Amino acid sequence: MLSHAAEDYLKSIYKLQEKEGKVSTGILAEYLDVKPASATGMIKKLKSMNLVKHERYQGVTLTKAGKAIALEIIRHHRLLELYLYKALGVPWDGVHDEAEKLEHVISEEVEARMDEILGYPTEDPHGSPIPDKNGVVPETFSIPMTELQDGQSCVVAEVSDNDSALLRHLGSFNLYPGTAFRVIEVAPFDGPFTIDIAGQQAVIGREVAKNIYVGKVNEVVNV
Amino acid sequence: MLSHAAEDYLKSIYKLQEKEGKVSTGILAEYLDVKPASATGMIKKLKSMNLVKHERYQGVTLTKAGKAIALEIIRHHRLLELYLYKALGVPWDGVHDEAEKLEHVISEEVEARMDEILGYPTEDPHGSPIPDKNGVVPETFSIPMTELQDGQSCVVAEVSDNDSALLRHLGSFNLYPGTAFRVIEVAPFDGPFTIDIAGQQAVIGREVAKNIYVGKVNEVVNV
DNA sequence: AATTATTTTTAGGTATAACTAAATTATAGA
DNA sequence: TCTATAATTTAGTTATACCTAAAAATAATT
Repeated sequence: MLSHAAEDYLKSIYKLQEKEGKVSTGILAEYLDVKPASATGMIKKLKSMNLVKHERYQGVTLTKAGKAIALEIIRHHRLLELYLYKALGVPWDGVHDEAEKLEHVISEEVEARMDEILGYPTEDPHGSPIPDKNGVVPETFSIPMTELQDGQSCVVAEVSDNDSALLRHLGSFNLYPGTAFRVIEVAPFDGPFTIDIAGQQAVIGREVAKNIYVGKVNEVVNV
Repeated sequence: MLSHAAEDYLKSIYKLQEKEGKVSTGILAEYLDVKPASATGMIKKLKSMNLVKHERYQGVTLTKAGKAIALEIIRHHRLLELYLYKALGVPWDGVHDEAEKLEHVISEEVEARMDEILGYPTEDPHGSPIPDKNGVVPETFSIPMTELQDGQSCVVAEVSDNDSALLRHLGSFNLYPGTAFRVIEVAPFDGPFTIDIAGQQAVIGREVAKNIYVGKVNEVVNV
């Protein structure tokens, strides 16, 4: 059996590995809000359990066994988020923190019941894919909003779930996964995005836009 | 903030205090399946937080603050049991262990949502009273089944929830809270109870009967 | 009242997971 | 190439929560 902390490390390594390939101790420590020395200690422990591969100064990667556990925790987290949102009416900016605690604790049995009740969903309330029981992650195709240009139309695919203030901010513009919008103008010198959401205009700063991923981009010629 | 272990100690002291008044270190340790020395250590810690009163060799009692926390945890536990049973279809012999883990982790907000969805219930699936938000425990009137005599009819009020094998055994006789039955015969010398449940006979040993509490006892004259 | 038995406490030790501070290794600039 | 900076690791400390074994205090028995 793994400790909650160990599970969090595996989950974080998986997420960071997605983007960056190998994960450095420093990045991992920063992500988890612990000191690098603490991360080194946990990496050692996980290595001794054959859950990660690690060469000093070269970063960590998950082994097959480590990845399986990471995906199991992520599945717990995302199914819980959706269940809390849909079945219990927890607001979408609150489900992350709650799921963060519950994910280490629920049984496979309860998870299976939630999965069934929800109709075997493939996405959580923030648009992130829910891995299935066998650790298969549904493929998603999306790009950061920061790559959009003037006049492009698209649909919100996924937003970061870990900052509840950000989520409330997005909610105030109705920027949920599935919401369509059009880029009116991208201000020069890495300035903010002015967008149109169902007739309402909104100004989205670059830092915020980094946390929004969009799919189905269509070029639209302006009049 | 309290550790999970500390919460478990408070909960256990509350339950033991119900029956016995003051709770000895040894009894508490046995109940929690830890060594007496461990109980002493935790009692010290809880005393320093003003959650329990304790005089060496005289046993522990909860303070007002300690009782409030104990009742909050018990409320979490029993609401969770009922929610798992009713909303998620977890079998009644499984809800205890699951609730035992979740009770330390769910937020007041999620609890409030469950409470509402369940219609502000006052009893868990084993017939135990659910304290309200303010720590008021619904009064219950029940006596151990071991006090019944030949010919008496009554209704199951409450059963112990912590032994899943026992619960499966009771389930096989349909002995759920609310089930009516009649005592056919009590064997002499502390022997087993032969009872009639909706026309089906069952033999219930004394050790099992100790875990069943009954209400609404009516004398019935046999033909 | 003295001895025995039980209960409780103290003392010392284990494991986990965090920390700080110092030492080591790697990388990049002069 | 050598040095300065940055990243990583090691070493040692702290806190929680449990343990065992032995000492101390209380209760029960003769």
